[in-house]
Amino acid sequence: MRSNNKKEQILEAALQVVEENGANHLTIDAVAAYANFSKGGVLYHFPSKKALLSGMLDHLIQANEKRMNALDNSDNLLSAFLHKENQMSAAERRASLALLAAAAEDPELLTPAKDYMKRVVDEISQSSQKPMEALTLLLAREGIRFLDILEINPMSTKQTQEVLDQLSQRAQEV
Amino acid sequence: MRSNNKKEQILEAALQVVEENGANHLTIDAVAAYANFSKGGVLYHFPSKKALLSGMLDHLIQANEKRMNALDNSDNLLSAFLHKENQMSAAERRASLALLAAAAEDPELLTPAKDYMKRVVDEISQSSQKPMEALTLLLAREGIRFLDILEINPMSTKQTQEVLDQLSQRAQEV
DNA sequence: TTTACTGTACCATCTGGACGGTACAGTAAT
DNA sequence: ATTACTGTACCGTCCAGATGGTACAGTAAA
Repeated sequence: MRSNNKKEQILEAALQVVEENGANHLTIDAVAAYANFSKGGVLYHFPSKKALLSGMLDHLIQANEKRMNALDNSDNLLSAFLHKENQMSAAERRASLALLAAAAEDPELLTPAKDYMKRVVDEISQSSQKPMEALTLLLAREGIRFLDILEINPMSTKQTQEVLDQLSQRAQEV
Repeated sequence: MRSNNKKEQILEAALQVVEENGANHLTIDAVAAYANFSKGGVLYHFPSKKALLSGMLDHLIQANEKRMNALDNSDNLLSAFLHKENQMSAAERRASLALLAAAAEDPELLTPAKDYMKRVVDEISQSSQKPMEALTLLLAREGIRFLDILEINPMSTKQTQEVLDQLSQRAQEV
């Protein structure tokens, strides 16, 4: 579908705006400019700013859900999950900015994200013999994600990688 | 000093606005209304919106720094840190919303927060015999903090408390 | 001890720009 | 003929920041 492609272009542009200017400066005008659309064009696909933010969030959640469903079965779930996370591209990582943008506009928009988080937490803790340890590792991974989203991760790329590797390693034993 | 007190009233009101309306709706007018000030009164203390956000962030960092300096020396650092975190009041916890508000307005405002995070990470990993494990526990604690800030923590209060307890317990062995 | 002045702490009002959203006429591909 | 836009024009509202005050406490020279 052509339309789907165009929607993704718009969503991608929206993420760029948030990344470069901060969530407050996510405006329909700015998204249109970044996506090389007219304002009317953006509003054709997303009839309001909230619809756009919901779209960003949906897109993020669906990508994550798809990734979860494609996990390697031979590993334990947490281990496979962390491994897949480590392979994510920069573009996929950036998609998490949707959380920031939605939180800034209206915290209620995050309800689907909370539901998704619940599924992940439940699945991972239920799939483990040591649920608490599994949860700890998952939460550490989320901690890094949020530090990256806010651009306040004080660790070097190398140090971050070491921690990520450590998490993966420990995950094999839970 | 009277003035200091008034400034804190304004900062407290600003946090309330962010909590109730989202970071995008943090306006000087809204802060003035919540603090029972006129707009001019708020601008007298914080001459611009960015100054207000910096003030919020400074306040958060100073409170954290103060807490760090007051840690119990008999424990190991991480253990004492986590213990103190668990004792925080709701108001102290809410102060973390400054991170969200600053990130939404201008990510560069977060530089001092990143510096502070670096000090914490360095101190805690250097004080431990198992730095990687200590870092993991610290990051898990931060993960919970951010889930709470965004109001997407899917765990029940009880479950969260269990994880927090688990972190404290493990911290004693690093 | 009155008078003149200074600095602090505000308040009310205004302006200019940004932004969300609407409306609609036109275009070009399918 | 329908779908998917573009472009322009416009409206109402919100908002940061500037401006020009007021109130008042302190201070210190006359």
